[in-house]
Amino acid sequence: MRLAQLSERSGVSAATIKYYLREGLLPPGRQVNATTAEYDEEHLRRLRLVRAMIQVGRIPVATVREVLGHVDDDSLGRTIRVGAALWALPQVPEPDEDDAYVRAAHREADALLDTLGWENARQLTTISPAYRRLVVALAAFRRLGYDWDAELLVTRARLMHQAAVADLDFLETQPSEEEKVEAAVASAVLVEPMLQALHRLAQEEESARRYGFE
Amino acid sequence: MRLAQLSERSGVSAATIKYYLREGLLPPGRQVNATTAEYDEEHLRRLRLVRAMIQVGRIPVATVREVLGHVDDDSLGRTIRVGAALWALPQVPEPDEDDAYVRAAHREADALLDTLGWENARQLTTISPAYRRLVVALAAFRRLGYDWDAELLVTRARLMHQAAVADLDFLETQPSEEEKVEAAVASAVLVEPMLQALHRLAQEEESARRYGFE
DNA sequence: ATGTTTGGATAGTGGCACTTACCAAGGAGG
DNA sequence: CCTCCTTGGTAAGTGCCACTATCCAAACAT
Repeated sequence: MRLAQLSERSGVSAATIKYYLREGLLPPGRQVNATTAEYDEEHLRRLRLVRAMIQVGRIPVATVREVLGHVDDDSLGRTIRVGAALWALPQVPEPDEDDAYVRAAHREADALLDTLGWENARQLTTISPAYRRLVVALAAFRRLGYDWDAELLVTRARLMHQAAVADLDFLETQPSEEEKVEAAVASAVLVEPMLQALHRLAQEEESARRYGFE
Repeated sequence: MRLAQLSERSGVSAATIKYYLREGLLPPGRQVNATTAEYDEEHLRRLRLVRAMIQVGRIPVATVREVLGHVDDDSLGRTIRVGAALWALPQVPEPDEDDAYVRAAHREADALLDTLGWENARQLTTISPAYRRLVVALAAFRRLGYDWDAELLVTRARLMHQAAVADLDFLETQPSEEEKVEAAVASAVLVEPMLQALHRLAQEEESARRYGFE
């Protein structure tokens, strides 16, 4: 398959594919001669993953490169590879540790993990980007003056844990190691927008049930 | 309060506040004379909301302006205002209706809503941005070649519905109409990153439980 | 032999979220 | 009164990012 065909089958413009090649998001094709390169189904698959990450997941190009680097690093075991890939994903503004709201959010998040008995996550609080993202969101909420009891947070966390269990069960159904790693990335990138859409739809549904359309 | 103090109390640079004023994200202060304006607590509150939307929620400035326009439009009833504000939020790439994956995703999404009995949401499929977001994510998944049974989707939707019920219950606790509308926006913008962080943390926890840290 | 297609390199584009530099009008101190 | 600093407002500039347009020479197609 030549670049033009890759473009046609993926719906991505040739110029953009060249850009991705340059940026290292796609491995180079098999060079036939100075002006021709051959691409295969694997390239098409990778290109679709890249597009999904960038367009649906809104991941910056530099981050996509980093994530794919981990995905392809077969010197590592699967768990590590998945972990490394997922940890490269989040686009987290660093919480400002001097801010009182941020410090309070840290305490709240730690208490939450203790209540849930998430002992593994508890050990990751200094390094996990997801933990930092949680802290940033909690701090922003408090800064706006909203208050709620801890139970609300626990309930939501339990819901998300159920979702995570379903995700990992789904991962297990993937046949090969390669595919498991890739599916983990696709899950993180695509399941989250999906959950968000379902959440928003559910709000619309529930809101209409309670208050009608008016 | 003068602009400099507003800047100090919010942690937002004076130049950025001037930018927000220019862009209409903040109402102008009470003009004292040609070179002095007075701002109040309401401005500070609004500024914090704007910051949360932009930094935590990653909402583009133009969208924030539109959302706040709906929030402040007191010619409308609450439900409508909330709806309008939330519908302005999502940054959805329009699904390409000519794409076979997109059409299949439409069918899948419709079937899901039928199964769930979300009759209100079912009526909104032509207009709801959340529905379109769901379709885009489903199509991307299928395009990557992943398959799952419909039950998985239903389970996730039920989880998000529970979360949505909790959200609306929380909204009810807000004392005034004004605050309910604002809280709805803050919820949409901040709860979703929070859920996402909890989801990722839950995945890390569950993954460590199953496979250890290695 | 000639026109077209190829992949690759370079530079440019448009959008966005700020930031910088500047300005005239006020007010404060002498 | 005069000088000097501060104020809010405006216009232009910055840096980043995801492309995209333009060239180019080598290779194929006829």
